[in-house]
Amino acid sequence: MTIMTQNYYQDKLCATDAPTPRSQQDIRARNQDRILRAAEEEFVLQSYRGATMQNIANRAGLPKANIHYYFKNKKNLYKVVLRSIIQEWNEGLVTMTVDSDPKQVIEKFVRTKLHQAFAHPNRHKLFAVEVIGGAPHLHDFMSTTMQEWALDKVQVMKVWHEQGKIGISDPLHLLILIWATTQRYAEFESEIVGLMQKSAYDAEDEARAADFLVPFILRGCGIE
Amino acid sequence: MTIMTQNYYQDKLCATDAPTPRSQQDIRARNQDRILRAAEEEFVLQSYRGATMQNIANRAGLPKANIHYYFKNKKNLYKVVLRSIIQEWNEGLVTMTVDSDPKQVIEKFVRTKLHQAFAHPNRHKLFAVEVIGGAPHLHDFMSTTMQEWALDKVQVMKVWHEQGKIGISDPLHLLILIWATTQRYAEFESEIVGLMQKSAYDAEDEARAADFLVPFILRGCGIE
DNA sequence: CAAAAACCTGACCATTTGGTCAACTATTTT
DNA sequence: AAAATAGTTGACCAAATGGTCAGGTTTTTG
Repeated sequence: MTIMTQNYYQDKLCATDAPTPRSQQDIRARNQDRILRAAEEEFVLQSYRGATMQNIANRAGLPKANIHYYFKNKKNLYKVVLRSIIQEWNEGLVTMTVDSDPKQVIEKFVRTKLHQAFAHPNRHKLFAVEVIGGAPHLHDFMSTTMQEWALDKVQVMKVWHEQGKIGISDPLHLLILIWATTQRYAEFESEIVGLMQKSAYDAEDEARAADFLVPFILRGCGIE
Repeated sequence: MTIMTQNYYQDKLCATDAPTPRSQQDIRARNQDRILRAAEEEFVLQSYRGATMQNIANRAGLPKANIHYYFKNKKNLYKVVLRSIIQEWNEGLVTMTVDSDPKQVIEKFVRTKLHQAFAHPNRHKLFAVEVIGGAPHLHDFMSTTMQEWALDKVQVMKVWHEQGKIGISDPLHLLILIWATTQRYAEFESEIVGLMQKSAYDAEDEARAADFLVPFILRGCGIE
């Protein structure tokens, strides 16, 4: 009977990662990834102040001192996590010009956001908690990148309206509505899953949400 | 030159309350109210673990030990705050039966929820943070009262659909959408206010949101 | 294969924070 | 007016927590 050496990696709460690392580079990449995933979960569940370095360490299956070895301190770790959120946001940008076809653009926008919501619910939850708390760590991003993008799209949609392509005269509210309805599936996962009387989303829930949302929003916009 | 006695009440961050209390009953009511409002703010801004009893005390303009005099401990204080949220939720219930007029009911529902969102944004923020974090303190409410109400309304709306009164075959998603779009104005206040390029909502913003949302949702439902 | 560099971690510390308490003042009751 | 009850509060404590560090092991480099 083989006696297994006690090691941290048995009790880690996070999922899959590469088999066994060879080089130090691999170790570094693997551990940082583990820590970031653990931190994402912990920060969502407990929010910044409630999350403890010890809990993150346990989740990652590493001793606490090791977390500090890779990430200077708690604040820094949090910043890195937030950065991955902003990056995903940037990847979800849809090109939208005066000459685009509103129906196509809006549909693609909704589907993209919805897909992101189902793919990375934790990131959306974390983002939401930040904004709800006044976005203290996201202030820069919110008042520059995000705002410029949004106001530009609002301008485009205003032109669409003047051209009679959409029935929305106040497109900022449309933008807010699309964000609200798509991100909701991530943010309120626990509530929605409960209402659906299951314990987690299944593979078809994203499609079902899209099948409801896309036509609903297009009708709301007076398209079709 | 008059020398003013130093007192706590000068630096409190919370707003108005009755002039000066006379009886002990008044004192009790006034202090509890102060503390609850301070707690609501602090819990929203910092979330449960981040909020400190000391900060709540400062906000309320009372010494920390006084908070413990009125509320056993932090957890208890939090529960009381949550209770006020649930109470408001219950007040927003709309009667909706198979024989109701969908247009009227949906419009009233949207307007009520929207009004609550603009009237008590902090409560909605706190509720949202709770749900995002998995609703650990609201589990009972979510899986009983809330769920029963929601599933009942879903049934009603399914009948409406069969009767051809609305074009929505999956009403749970409609419910999610209405909650998402109305509550959003409270939860994401800081973001939306920024996008509107002002520092706070003005008196007409609720009406503007309603003017956008109500027709949009009715069109989405295929009504009119 | 030896030196250097990178990685690992138990033990420790300073600070923060929820909570207590005893002594005090103000109000209400008898 | 005195006894009882309610409200007030500074000072204190134990536990939790972010962060450090010295001495260790493993991997890479020359």
